[in-house]
Amino acid sequence: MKRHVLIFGLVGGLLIATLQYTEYRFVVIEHSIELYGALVAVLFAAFGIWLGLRITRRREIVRERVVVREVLVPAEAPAPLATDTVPFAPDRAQQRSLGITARELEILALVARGFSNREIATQLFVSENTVKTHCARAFDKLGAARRTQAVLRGKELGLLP
Amino acid sequence: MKRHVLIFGLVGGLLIATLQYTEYRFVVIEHSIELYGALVAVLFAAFGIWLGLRITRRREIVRERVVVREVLVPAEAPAPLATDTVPFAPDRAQQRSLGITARELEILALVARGFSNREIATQLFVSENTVKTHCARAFDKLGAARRTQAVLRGKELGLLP
DNA sequence: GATGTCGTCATACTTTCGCATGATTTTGCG
DNA sequence: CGCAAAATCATGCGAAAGTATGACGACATC
Repeated sequence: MKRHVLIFGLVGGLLIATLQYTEYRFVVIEHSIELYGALVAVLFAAFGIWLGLRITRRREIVRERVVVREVLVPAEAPAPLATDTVPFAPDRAQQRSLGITARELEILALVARGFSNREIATQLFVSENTVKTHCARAFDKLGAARRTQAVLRGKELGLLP
Repeated sequence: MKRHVLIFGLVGGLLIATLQYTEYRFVVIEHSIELYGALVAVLFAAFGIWLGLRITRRREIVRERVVVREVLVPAEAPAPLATDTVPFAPDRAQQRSLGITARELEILALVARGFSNREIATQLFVSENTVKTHCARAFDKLGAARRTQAVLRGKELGLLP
């Protein structure tokens, strides 16, 4: 896809150069500048459309995907839900390396569970501003700009279940 | 879609007319004809690309046949990482039962990936308002009041990875 | 006792979200 | 073709969320 852009640039440059070179020969002599502009416009518009088609071409295929949903039927002992039952332990090492405090993580967990700042504040008996502060610090440490992003990062890093 | 072509033509004509009108004023006076050509070229290329992307927006119709295959599991090898390797297929049944459209789910997935409405709008070549509308409908169908909640519900219901 | 971290809170402001509502367009389908 | 479902977009508004900055007390530690 990057190649297309490159080609685009190259051909564009070539075209301009060519036109620039030849304009004094026969283009401008016979016709006016508007024809020249229109020519360039049409060519580039067509090229742009072609480019747009090209880089998004393969997507409108009507695919028929066969999804094999394998239903696990336990033979005798279930026991694979152990990991689900476990209370989940956040990656403390990761947490420490990012400098995320316990409180921040606590609030982050509540954010991840879909609570609003106000709801979190009520649950923890603190002011909404405090929640915002913790959030802001946590977001900063996680390199997130939004709570959804922060939650995503938190899960990726093993900080959240 | 026909309107786009019309707009294209109109704006193109206008642009050319404008340039044609103003060229003798300040464009050509200061700069040469190649700058004029380059300007037209860039503008039209951008417009063309936009148009190309716009009218060939991914229309991914996925018809999938769900084959439920019961597999006997030896009761100790749970193999839970299979779900991570699989490209992930949202629970279409769940989606249908909730009346969530493909577009809504698509946007929901981007929300889950931490993008803002504006970013999503840019990615999908639609207006921010449209994204908001899709979001609102999806949230409503999911019974969520916030995007974090919606993401949570979506994952619970097998709609999101 | 100075230093540093953490938690708490506030104020002021900007940006983003979400809701309601209505309108137009596009599209899939019988 | 015509209809219904989707998708698109707009506007206006209030509520959240997020940013920046400063402050203050508790507590641990050196």
